Amino acid sequence: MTDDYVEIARQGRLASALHTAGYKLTGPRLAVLYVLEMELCHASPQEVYERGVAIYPALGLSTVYRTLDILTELGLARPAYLGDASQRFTVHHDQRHYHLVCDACGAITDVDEDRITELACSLAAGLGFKPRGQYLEIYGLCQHCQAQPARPPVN
Amino acid sequence: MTDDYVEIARQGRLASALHTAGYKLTGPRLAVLYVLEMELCHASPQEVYERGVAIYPALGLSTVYRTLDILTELGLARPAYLGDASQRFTVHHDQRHYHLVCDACGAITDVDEDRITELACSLAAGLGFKPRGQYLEIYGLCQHCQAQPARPPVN
DNA sequence: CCGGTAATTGAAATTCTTTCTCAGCTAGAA
DNA sequence: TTCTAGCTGAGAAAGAATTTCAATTACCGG
Repeated sequence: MTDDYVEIARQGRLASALHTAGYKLTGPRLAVLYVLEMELCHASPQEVYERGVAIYPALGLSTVYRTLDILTELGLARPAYLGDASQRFTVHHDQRHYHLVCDACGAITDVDEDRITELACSLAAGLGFKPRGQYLEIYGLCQHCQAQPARPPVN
Repeated sequence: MTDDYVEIARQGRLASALHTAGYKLTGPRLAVLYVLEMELCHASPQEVYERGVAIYPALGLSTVYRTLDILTELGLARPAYLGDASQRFTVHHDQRHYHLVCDACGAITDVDEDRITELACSLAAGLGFKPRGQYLEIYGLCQHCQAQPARPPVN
């Protein structure tokens, strides 16, 4: 495990946005961005921290929270409750976050659908609301868990 | 302030659902349901508690959490992050929760739009997903805050 | 390439939120 | 009215998030 993550993260979309906004690209910060971009799109701060420590051992939990806050402020992440048991989760994407969340196994599937975006925007416009982003979550049963009546599969 | 809340809450949609599911309709529980139904559609447990105590002084915070859990389990409420500063919030409605959330003042506007429901359902169906409910949040600036460049209005 | 400085850092303390425990109480069926 | 499973509040405990602070560091300008 070398320091490749620095170069990889530095070239990423998130790092670029932070830099543009005037934030410094430090080692710990890049480790967090690397985790979010390459490993975990949807994760709790704790999970991000655990993965981050594997990359940058001195990483502190505070830095994870701080970085997630910055990303949220820049509109690159957002807090959400995904599924039942999960605590505070954060996700990232452009300005659209569309998810299918399985009630049984907790699996999260990303969906990208322009029609929803259009519909939501026209809806907001009709009410004089200026949208910055949007979040759609459909919860229910994934294909796997519909077949399997009792026990959840993986997670 | 009499005990009218008992009769009012007892006749509500939430109380009826709890009763059908076999839960007892107790004083503390009805106070929470009253608050949720008549006063606060979108609220943190703490806020529900504060209002609830005004109605039923002996109310405990545990009961608020427990009642919100039951409502969530029955699909009548759901946890969500609404806006920036807010902590864990819960909302209630049938199975559809569509919100416009203002980034500046935190105002939450409910939206009811069949087209979104249809679109989301057809989307899910195409992926073999069986939807139980859905949640859409559009965040941005409300009409008021677009005009007012600096300071948020009420809250 | 180097120095200065304001931003950033991790650890620890703190605060806030949520869950658990338990002995007493109560709604509602019989 | 009686009985009992379910419900209660208080306090303790666990868990999550934020704050503080002295030490460190990215990176701009020279």
